[in-house]
Amino acid sequence: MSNEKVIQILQDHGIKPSYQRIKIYEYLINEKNHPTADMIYRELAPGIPTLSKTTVYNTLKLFNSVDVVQKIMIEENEVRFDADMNKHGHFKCLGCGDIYDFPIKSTAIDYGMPEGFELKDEHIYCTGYCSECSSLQEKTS
Amino acid sequence: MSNEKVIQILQDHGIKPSYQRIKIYEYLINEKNHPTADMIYRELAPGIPTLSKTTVYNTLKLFNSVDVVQKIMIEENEVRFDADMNKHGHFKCLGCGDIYDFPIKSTAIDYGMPEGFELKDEHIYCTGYCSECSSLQEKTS
DNA sequence: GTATCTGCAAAACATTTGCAATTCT
DNA sequence: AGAATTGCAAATGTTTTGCAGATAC
Repeated sequence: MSNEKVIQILQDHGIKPSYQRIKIYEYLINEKNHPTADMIYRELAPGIPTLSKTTVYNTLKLFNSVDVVQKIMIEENEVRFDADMNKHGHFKCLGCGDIYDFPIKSTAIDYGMPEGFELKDEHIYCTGYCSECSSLQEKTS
Repeated sequence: MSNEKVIQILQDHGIKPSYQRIKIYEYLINEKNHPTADMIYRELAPGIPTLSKTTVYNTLKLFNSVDVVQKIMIEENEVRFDADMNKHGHFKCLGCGDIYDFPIKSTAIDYGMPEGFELKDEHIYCTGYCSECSSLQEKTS
């Protein structure tokens, strides 16, 4: 995604596009690797020598508060971030640790939510083994 | 649930039914309130003066490792526990903070998982407002 | 009597906070 | 200059670890 488009998206959500914010959003939208705050920091810090982890945390919190990124809480003690706000599920491979997106057929879910409940947010999380790690497992067992 | 049945369940999963383990499992299965480790500790400590938080953590980890309890990671920085291992979703009310179970119609979900992926675990988490908190909101707005 | 379980204290780790320095307009 | 943003250092809160004492069979 181009620099201009990133700036546009941030401004559309009322966020001033500072250098750090642009870089962090660019990273999320281009890499699509569902990083933790720490992973973002480690990736960007070499290119932005003054970058601090606090800024990464501040920025992610800001992004999340205006719904330009979502939090993925698929494993305890690590929050991951995703700039793809379209409806999809997340699968974490217990082998390689990667997180994969998967489609959710929109009509296919019926929550059976009780009367009067107001739904705000929904997440579908799965764990298991991706096709690569799955075949590795077979060989060793 | 009776003390005998609790002991039976723990033994069926290869867990020695110590006094602390029985109390913790009893609490989870009878209260069904999806507590954090800290909530369990605070509830049980008065009745078990020597109980330590370490034991609560150890016990929950043991229970989870043999699938007698599941972890609920619906909000960052708090893991909750549920002794109900039947398939169901979890809804956290952003007003009162309570977690509600809801049914998942079993045929209603189609993950569209890629070829060769091995599914181990799946969770559906929702947030929003329960009927009580939802009507309170309307009044104040 | 030996293996297991428990619990204290300290450590580890991710995230937040207070505040001063920097940047932007 | 004035307001917002950044970043350092310290604090916070939860979970883990090391190890010694207690317990169970």
